[in-house]
Amino acid sequence: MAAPQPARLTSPSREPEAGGRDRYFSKLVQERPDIALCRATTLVTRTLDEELAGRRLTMAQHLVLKMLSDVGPCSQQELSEQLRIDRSVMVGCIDGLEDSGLVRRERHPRDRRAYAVTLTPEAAPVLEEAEGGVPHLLDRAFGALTAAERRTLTRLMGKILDVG
Amino acid sequence: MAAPQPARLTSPSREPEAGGRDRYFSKLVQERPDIALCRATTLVTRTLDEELAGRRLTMAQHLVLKMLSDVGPCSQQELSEQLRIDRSVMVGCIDGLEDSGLVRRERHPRDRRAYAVTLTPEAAPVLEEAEGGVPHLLDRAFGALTAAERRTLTRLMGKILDVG
DNA sequence: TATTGTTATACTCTATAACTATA
DNA sequence: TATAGTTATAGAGTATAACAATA
Repeated sequence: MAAPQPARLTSPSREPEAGGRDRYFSKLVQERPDIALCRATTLVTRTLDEELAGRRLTMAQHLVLKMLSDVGPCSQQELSEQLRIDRSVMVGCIDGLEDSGLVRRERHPRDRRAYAVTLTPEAAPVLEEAEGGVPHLLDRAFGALTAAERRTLTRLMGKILDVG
Repeated sequence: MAAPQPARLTSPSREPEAGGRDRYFSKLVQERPDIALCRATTLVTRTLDEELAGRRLTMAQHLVLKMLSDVGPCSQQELSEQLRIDRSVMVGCIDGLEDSGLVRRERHPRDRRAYAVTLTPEAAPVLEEAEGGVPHLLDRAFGALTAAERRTLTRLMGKILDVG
């Protein structure tokens, strides 16, 4: 049986849409890497949001715990700079972690303007759980890419971000 | 003279930060392609916004004109689907183009629910100007990548988007 | 004078629901 | 009943400015 086709505004065309009005997106992303990048990120972000929905930490909170675990106590300013999260957003992020008992805002010993955001003992298992979920999250978001392609993607993004 | 260093919360460390509290972002994007992708897109989007600031068309309006020019009159629904722009956003996009006299909302001959969004003669030079700016725009956004790397990026984004 | 944390505001994107007119 | 266009609203993310405490 014929699949229900949406009405077409131009020639019904004998061939199966050989100009590609119904595949125009494909053409677009092949000639505009900027559009392709933005649309792909929208898709990846949606997958991430779904994946994080049932978990205890937001992505930002996860990254904060990870950085504190990796480098030790930090000021909110340092966390903001390195994680590329605005300091006005970082406030609420740390609020949530403090309410959950995962970090404490201690005073910086030599600069009383800044906090020394510090992990509590309760943070370790929560961070471990979040880290354990990362591979599955990446598999959902980048399932279409091989391991080598993911490494290539990482390298290209690194160049755009001017790191490494 | 010594550059003014921000106060550090942990060991002043003899080596130049060999754990990398000041380069943590670099470490992060190398192990998290999802974060790298999102941060790179933020950067690219900022460049695009700056580039488009002084121009007559928004990115969405540019893409609409381009698609109409490539495939002929379309319904707003078709434009929304192929350009991945929500139909509620497409309304204002077409409004702007109509106010500028670049498109007309004609009635679809066989479906009076839909419009046949149609280019006016005034559209051609405006589209041509916008298209002419694309290479420069891409050079600014992806200046860190070689031509081959841009093609690779396009291919990877295509796989994520499941096109091509 | 500059910086840290904080609050407030604004603007864009995205998502959703509802409504109308048509089919 | 389903779809096309429209409007309104709500939520994230980002950007900005201002303020108090401190340097």
